[in-house]
Amino acid sequence: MSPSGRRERPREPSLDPCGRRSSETIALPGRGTLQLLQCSRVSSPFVEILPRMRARDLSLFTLKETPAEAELVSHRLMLRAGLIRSLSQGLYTWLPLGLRTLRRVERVVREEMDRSGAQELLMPAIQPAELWQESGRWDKYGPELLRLRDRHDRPYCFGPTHEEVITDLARRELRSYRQLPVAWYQIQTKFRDEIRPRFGVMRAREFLMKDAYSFHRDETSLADGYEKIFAAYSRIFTRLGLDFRAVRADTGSIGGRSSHEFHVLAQAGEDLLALSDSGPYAANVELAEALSVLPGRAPPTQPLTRVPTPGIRSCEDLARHLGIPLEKTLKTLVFVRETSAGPRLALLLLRGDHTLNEVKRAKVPGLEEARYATEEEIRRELGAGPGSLGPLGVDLQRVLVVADRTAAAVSDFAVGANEDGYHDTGVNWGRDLPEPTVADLRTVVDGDPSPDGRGRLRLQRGIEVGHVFQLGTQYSERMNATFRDEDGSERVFWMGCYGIGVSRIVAAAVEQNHDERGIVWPAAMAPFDVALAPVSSQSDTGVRRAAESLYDELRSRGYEVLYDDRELRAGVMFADLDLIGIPHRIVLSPRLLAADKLEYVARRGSASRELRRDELFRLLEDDRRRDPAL
RNA sequence: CGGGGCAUGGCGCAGGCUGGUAGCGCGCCUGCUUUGGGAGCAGGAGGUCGGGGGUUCGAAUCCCUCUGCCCCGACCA
Repeated sequence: MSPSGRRERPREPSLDPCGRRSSETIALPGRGTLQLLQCSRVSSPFVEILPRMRARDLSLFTLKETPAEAELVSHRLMLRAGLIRSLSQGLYTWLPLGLRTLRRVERVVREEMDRSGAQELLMPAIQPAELWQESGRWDKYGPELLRLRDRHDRPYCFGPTHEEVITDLARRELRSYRQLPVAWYQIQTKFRDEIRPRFGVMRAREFLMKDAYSFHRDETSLADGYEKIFAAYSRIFTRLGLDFRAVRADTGSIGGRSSHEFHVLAQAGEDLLALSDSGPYAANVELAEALSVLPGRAPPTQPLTRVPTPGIRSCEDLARHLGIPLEKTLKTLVFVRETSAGPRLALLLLRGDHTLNEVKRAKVPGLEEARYATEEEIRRELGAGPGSLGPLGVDLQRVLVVADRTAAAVSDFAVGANEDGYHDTGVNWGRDLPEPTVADLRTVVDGDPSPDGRGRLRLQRGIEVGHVFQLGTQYSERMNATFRDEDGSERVFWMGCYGIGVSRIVAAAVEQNHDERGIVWPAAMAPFDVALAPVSSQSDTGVRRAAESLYDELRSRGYEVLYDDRELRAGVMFADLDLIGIPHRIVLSPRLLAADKLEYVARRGSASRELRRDELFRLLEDDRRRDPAL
């Protein structure tokens, strides 16, 4: 057949465009005809409009070369496989192939949310400013909130989240404890004007999110609802085939009580997680509890000595200069806190090899609103500059001294002398200076003892794909959202909120499932289940006919099949299908056909196998049964 | 917002310092050959070199300015 005949290649008259022997055709007034198919996946007569699953009818925009803008593997592969295209900073178009995957993620999320008892609804993306002013977030949220004005000059925002709208709905519609508890969710486009969007849809400004909110009569019911959603999330990420962990999380700006994040483990992750190597403990390092790494404090053995240390500023320099281990030095960080008597300094002491955790600092009583001191403030109070600061001899009436648990357990340590160019060595708490206030101040490091006493903490990177919060009553109180309780009293709702980054999941999945040839989709979110690849189909009618018939058979067995009818060279076709990452590939060729065989190869790994038709169907069936997602 | 970089056919890049008629690979179109891992040969189309201003006989190249995008830090699904 001549290449020019490609476009108008006549279809087999006995086959419809789906490869079926016959199909029903109905006429639509003024709009041509529609072909209807019987779908045997469902037992009741079920008709569906012909889906576009032939490669020639699908906009497959694969790229041989990587666009220069993409840094991260998932971003590169999503562009190359033709899942997404960028429109502008942090804004992406989902191409037909990518949208299929996005929809499959949505489907799993919907099914599990529904199963948990939550009900789907859909709220406006644009929200009036008044609601945000009522909750107090109009001023608090900052530049991340995209603010708009309509033609009447009334202020609105494009919703980055929907606590206000849902609370407003609840206070209007929920009046009695009899209507509680209730959980509502939606899957919707959100916009957050991120400081720095990056990594494709991983951190886009516009993204697809599943957000859920629950309303309860009391704290117990809230804890109960939280558990249910937590379980639903675990099922969702399991079904999606992701390697994930739920970790304790900081409640951050949203506030509230208990909170967990769900992370997909991946090197490219932006979060650091602390996971116990032999127990259940798992937390974001932002709040992972740091125990003292020392068994106890050893008794003093050295005399307090002041030594000259010209030009020494860091603990590393100090340790090298004095020839002592870094673990025998303490660093002093100076903060300013507001007190009733005016601004006062606070010294935070950490062991030389440890770093301050700002989230923890903000939880120390008296230091919630503290800030780093300026050099001028430090000199005025301590008489020396950064590099030579320490806790010795400070006026404890004026200065608060807080030591990290480990720092408080060090003996015979070296620390700044509050005299430029000098440090003290052989310093001991209790002997040379008063015992400090002790707090958990530092960020955990790999190998720290696990806070639950079981094993050691290992640090791993994760991509946050879900977050669950027990909000409590802050929104309901601010927005006066109340119901009538059993005893006739008026009470505010106890609320929970729960998010899943639907579009981010796609990127996270690619990050976790790829090889040098392209994406290797987990079954549940693959854009197609099976790729059908006929070789030499342009010259061999038999191959084409067999492909059409197999395509038909697979579809009738409920598989979503990408039939590659592009009549490309085998190498090009295989490279494309590998890049796209469809789990199962079936090859047809004249040689195979003559032997009455098909070639099967799984995208994930193993070598190809030559099978008979019935063997192939059994293999696919077994695979489907093994995978809980399908 | 601070720091760094980039902008040249659809994609990936060279050219720029030293101004003088814009080039390579891939892709695309046509024809012939080829046909199981990104084919070969021949022919062809496609670029106001991100926008504006300036210097110059002459600017992709030098100067000014604006815009967009990417990377590194403070945010979050």
